[in-house]
Amino acid sequence: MVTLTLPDGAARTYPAGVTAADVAKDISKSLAKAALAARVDGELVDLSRPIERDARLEIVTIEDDAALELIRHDLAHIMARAVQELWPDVKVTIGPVVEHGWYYDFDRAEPFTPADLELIEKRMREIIARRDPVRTEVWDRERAIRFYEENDEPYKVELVGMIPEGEPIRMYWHGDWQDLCRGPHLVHTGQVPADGFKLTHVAGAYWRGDHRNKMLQRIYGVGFRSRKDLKAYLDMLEEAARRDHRRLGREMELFHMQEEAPGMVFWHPRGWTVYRTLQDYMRRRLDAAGYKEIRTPEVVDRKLWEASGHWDKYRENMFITEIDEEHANEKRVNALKPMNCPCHVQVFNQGLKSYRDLPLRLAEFGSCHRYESSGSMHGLMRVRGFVQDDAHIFCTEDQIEQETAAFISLLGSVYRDLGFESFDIKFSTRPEVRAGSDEIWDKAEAALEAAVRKVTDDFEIDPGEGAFYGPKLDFKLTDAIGREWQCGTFQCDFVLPERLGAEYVGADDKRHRPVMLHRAILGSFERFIGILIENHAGRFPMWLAPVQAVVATITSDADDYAREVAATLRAAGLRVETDLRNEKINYKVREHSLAKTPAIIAVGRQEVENRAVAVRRLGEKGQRVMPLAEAAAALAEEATPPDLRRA
RNA sequence: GCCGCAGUAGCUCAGAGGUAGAGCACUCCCUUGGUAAGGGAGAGGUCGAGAGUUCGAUUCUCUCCUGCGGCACCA
Repeated sequence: MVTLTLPDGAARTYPAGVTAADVAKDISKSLAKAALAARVDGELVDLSRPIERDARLEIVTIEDDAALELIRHDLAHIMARAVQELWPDVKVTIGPVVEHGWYYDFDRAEPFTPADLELIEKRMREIIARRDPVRTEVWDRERAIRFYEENDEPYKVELVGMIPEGEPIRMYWHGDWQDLCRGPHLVHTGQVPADGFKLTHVAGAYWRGDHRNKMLQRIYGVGFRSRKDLKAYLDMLEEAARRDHRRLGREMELFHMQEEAPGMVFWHPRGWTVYRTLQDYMRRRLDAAGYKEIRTPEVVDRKLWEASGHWDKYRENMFITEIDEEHANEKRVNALKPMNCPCHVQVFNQGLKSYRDLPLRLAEFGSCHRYESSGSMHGLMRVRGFVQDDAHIFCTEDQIEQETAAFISLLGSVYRDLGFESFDIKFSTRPEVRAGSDEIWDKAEAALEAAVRKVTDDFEIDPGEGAFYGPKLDFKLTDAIGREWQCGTFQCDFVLPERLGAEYVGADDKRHRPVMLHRAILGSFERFIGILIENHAGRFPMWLAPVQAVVATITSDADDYAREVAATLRAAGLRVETDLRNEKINYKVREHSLAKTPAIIAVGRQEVENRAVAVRRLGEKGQRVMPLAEAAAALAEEATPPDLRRA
């Protein structure tokens, strides 16, 4: 007999080998019907799994957090079944659950078309309506391999071979369709909400994620508990599409890109205003935090890249320049810098440094170029030419902790100023293959951890994910619609100072290697502006908005006054434009609202007479009439960058 | 880089083996209108680039470029 403890604390006794399905049936008919799977001592298992020992037992129903995963997992199988019913010669591979849904990779000679997806979706609904029972058996390896060889499923043969010794090889059947799977699964296909899923798209994906392997076809689907949840998700996707920075960038005339310079940005006046405003802000923050700004060359002889190690490891990502042979009076191969660090070491190396000079924080809005692979570029988010808010802190090992803590504090303050309230920290520790002694790794990891813990205990450790040259912290912020973006980074480096011969004279009058801390807060201005655009859906806070106010006339009688209003606001430090066109105020309001101008200032005969303005704020319906001086003061206050407002 | 899809006016898109069309935007004219599109007229395209098939290609075929969705990559 086994004793099963239910979540409400009740204990029930059953013969050993009882299943959760039996228990659910025993408790109530409705529970038996609603049961999807079970949790035995916290482990999610099939309802049909025999229970041999005393355990805590929970019956999982659709309300349970785990239900979504179960549903999506079954949807993956149902989809694979539908595909093989429609095209029996398609080979199945793997089909895991991912965020919002699942995918399944297939090997098929012809590409799946959008029409195929509709066919598959239809067949899936049929399979759900069939209420095919799900059953499972544990097989031994030889039998499973033989089975898949006989059924001509080579990928499954490979998968069976990869299952570690001692782990059960679990075979599942949905009706008469079979798949290898860790489980657990629902009781029958009818438990999947038939109107809660949708196949979204097809994409190529390498077998086992390795680009040397065959490219398979991956069909993605999203699945939820109900039609309502599905719709909410699809609405969210639409919202994300509305916020797409590539679209807003064009509509708001911020920037463009064209095929003569793939991955490079042409910044337009408005976009460049945002860029400059952000850069000016960062410059003030770095100045205040004790950084010294420098500027280093963008085109540098390969010799330096050889010395730094980039030529060896990263050459395929570097733009290499050669002077046209006919005109060259010297034979040199240069590279556009992909990173600023080697150049910063050159600045450090000028003149003998003392321990009294440390920590030396060298900052540069460094213009970098990386030859990113064609398929990886994406709007402003992944480009080939970009500017980092880069800096390198040269310090002693003993200074790592205080510098780390100061950096995290600066980063948090910057993120808050830019409208991101929270961020996550990931701490990557020493990898297998690494440079530097264990002593120095111990010291650096301990310093980073101690510094992080001063701020929060809530961080993720990624063991072995550090760079070969040192441990690192990555900072991820969350945007207004819940997406995460990795922006900030902080990396200890014991290697580059060595390679490039950086040293300082210590208090002991001997020469020492400084530690180099690579760090960035925004990452790249290009990408960060992309994130800002999407986060604000184009509605920048006043201080970042390219045009902060438009003075629009109602009739041409107010033209002179409108110019005066604009001049007054400009004198108050605002970025102002006038709209004196022969158009109705409705038209102007609509246009400037769509352009996401934070303040529309309408002036007509009444305003001229009263020396007033009618201010309409973006997103609000009405307007407020107020004296010009008052409006200028209020808008100027709001347009002040957050750091200057504090000062 | 790989798989799939796409590229036609500034933008969004329609179209067909016989050298192109809509809406919005743009220019001009009329309209001076009080908070999200007033009316009229006009201009605008080497149909991504190159090659091939054809009497004829923007349309069919191939190659390339760029973009999009993923995969791989991201020091």
